Amino acid sequence: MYTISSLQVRGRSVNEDTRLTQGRVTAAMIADRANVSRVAVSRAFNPHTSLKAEKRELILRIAQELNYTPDRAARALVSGRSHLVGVIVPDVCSHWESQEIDALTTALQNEGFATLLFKTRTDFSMDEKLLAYMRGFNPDSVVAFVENVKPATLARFLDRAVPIYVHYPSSDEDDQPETGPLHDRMNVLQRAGVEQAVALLQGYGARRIAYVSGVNKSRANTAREQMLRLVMAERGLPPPIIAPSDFSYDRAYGATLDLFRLEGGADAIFAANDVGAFGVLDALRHELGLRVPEDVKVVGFDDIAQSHWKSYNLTTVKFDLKDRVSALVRLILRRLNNPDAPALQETLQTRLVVRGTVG
Amino acid sequence: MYTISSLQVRGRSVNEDTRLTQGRVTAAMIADRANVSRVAVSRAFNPHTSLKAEKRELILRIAQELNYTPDRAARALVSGRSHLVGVIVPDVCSHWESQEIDALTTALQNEGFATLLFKTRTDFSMDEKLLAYMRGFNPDSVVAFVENVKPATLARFLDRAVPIYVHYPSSDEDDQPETGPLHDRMNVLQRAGVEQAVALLQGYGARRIAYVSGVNKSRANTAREQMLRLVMAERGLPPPIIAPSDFSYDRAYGATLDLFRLEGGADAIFAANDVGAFGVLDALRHELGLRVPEDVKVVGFDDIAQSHWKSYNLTTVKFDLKDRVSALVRLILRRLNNPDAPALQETLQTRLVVRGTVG
DNA sequence: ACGCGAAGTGAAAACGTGTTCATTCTAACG
DNA sequence: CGTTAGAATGAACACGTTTTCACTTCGCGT
Repeated sequence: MYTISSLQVRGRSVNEDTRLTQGRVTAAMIADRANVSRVAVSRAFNPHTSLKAEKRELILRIAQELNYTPDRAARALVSGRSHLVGVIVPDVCSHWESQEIDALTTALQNEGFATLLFKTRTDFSMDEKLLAYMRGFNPDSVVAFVENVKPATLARFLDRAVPIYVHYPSSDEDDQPETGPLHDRMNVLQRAGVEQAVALLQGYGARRIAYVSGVNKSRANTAREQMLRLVMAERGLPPPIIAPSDFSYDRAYGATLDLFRLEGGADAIFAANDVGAFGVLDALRHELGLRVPEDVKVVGFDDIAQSHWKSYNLTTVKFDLKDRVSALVRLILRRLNNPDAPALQETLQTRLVVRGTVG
Repeated sequence: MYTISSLQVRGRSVNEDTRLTQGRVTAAMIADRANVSRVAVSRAFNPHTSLKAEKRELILRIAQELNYTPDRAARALVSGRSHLVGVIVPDVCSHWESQEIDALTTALQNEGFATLLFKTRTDFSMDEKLLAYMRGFNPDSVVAFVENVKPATLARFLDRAVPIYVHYPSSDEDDQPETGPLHDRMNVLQRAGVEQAVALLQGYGARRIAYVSGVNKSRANTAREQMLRLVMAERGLPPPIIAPSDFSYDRAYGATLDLFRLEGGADAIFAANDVGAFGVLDALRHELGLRVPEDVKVVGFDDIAQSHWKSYNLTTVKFDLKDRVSALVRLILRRLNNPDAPALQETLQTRLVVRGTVG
């Protein structure tokens, strides 16, 4: 129900209660108390404006006493900058995403921005209604964790906002996806980590390797599967057995049961993400009665905080979260400070973290 | 670095780039295309205003074609309503909190609001700088997951916003905390769940019961510890052994080691939250070589999604998340629609969910 | 045909801020 | 002392919307 009509204010009309605009401390009040013009107050809060230093200090001091800060709504109206960054997620609870939101919020907060959170459907689709709804809040930039929306669609709905696009090249050559000419991009290079993982598994003699997938057609899933397929082919291994899943614990659990009961099992299992790997591990150990790593080896993707918990102790392909978030914030700020710069790129590497589920 | 001066815009001055205010679709354009006045467009988006039905439809149709939605900043400026709800958390990744944020965001989105996320320090302190920073964004309401801030402080910094206060009565009589006269409140009644848990443990013969705590002096932790102490006393059990922790997996893990290596162990362990219980379980099983539930029984608090995962399969005191979030949203909306109503209350019950870590 | 309350309409003011532009002040230099 | 470039200043306008208020139109009963 985020149709246009839901922008309508429920119940009584908006300004019926006049107390709302009553208690506000405005720049004019500060100006009075400091015996300066209202413009001076504005300048005191904006650097790179000429204002006598002592005057600026006086104003800031009085402002602090009166708990005054410039109204963001008014500021946004005239400047066209809301200092809000929209974040779209299918599921805040997903461990990787919640950790990324956490770090992103901290970083943005340090730069004078705030995180505006929106939820879309968990099937990774992002409908235009949500985009229109979000646009109503005028975010300066948008980070979409939902990956099957075309950059062009994003751009059409976010006239002023700067979308940041996360790209997973499926092979090293695939460096020019359909992002259009002017989209900032973060490239997540997965080859290194996947190669290390496959080499390790092969070293332990694994040949039948399965892939418990993520949400079908999501970019992260497709890229991981293709990279795995590529690396395995290069090393002379048969193609991976695909066990369809959706990044969730429960479906990965079920997919693992099917894999062993209907498909003949595997020597090793790649899960599309760590949470899925937990489901795989629990299915193997607690329902199929198999030992890890003795009978089956398991590798995940992400290296979320839970992966070092003793019950799982997962070997996994690590995406450095801090690197990723600081790259994102760098992209956002550079674009906001320089709207006409050519498309920017950041690149993120991966590597294998070896724990107890292999060898 | 969210001091007042951080409200200053970094780098170049705000409106240097004039393209920013260029591409906007305004009410005036819609008015032109529809051959009506600009006021009519405004009315079309506000119910309970008189406007001929066919005119309203025409305007909404054209607006949809042009992807127009009323500018929230302008709307906020005049109405004093931002349609933003501030949410303060120490850690987005905490499972319980991320699940609550997720549900809250969905509910608010359905009501035409959006979630504005802020992070505070993980020691549960909430400093005034953060409050001032958040207030700059003019949230209509604030949900603070951080619990050791006095409602009076919250109110002082949020002149227009409506704070929602979450209260954990430590006993059934403690019904009037220091929330001041005019604060909406959600009471979380923990007695029922704790009584069921203690009865169950006692039924299995447990006498030495330990409590692996949450963050010291946080309200949730204090309330849980006191309720446990009360119920155990009523049932003739010795007071719980306190193992100091902070809601985290790692500290709960360490606290459990200390409990058994230095303090003589226990028959059963209450953890202040589910994540802590996971740490307890892993320490018992993977480092101390004890069996659960045969040697030690474990109970958690919250019933987060991970608690049914096979590796933990935790018996826990459940707070119904959907009930909790809909109560929160109910409080927020009722207060916003009726600012002068007397203090509102919602009450939340708990109950025990029995799984594999007891009996 | 008349009267009258209700519904519909648009001009103008308001919300709180940032920016432009013309003017005044300051300081450094010849 | 006179000149001048640059800093400092404030009046007026702009941002896009909602609300007020005075005005017009509509519908209906007599």
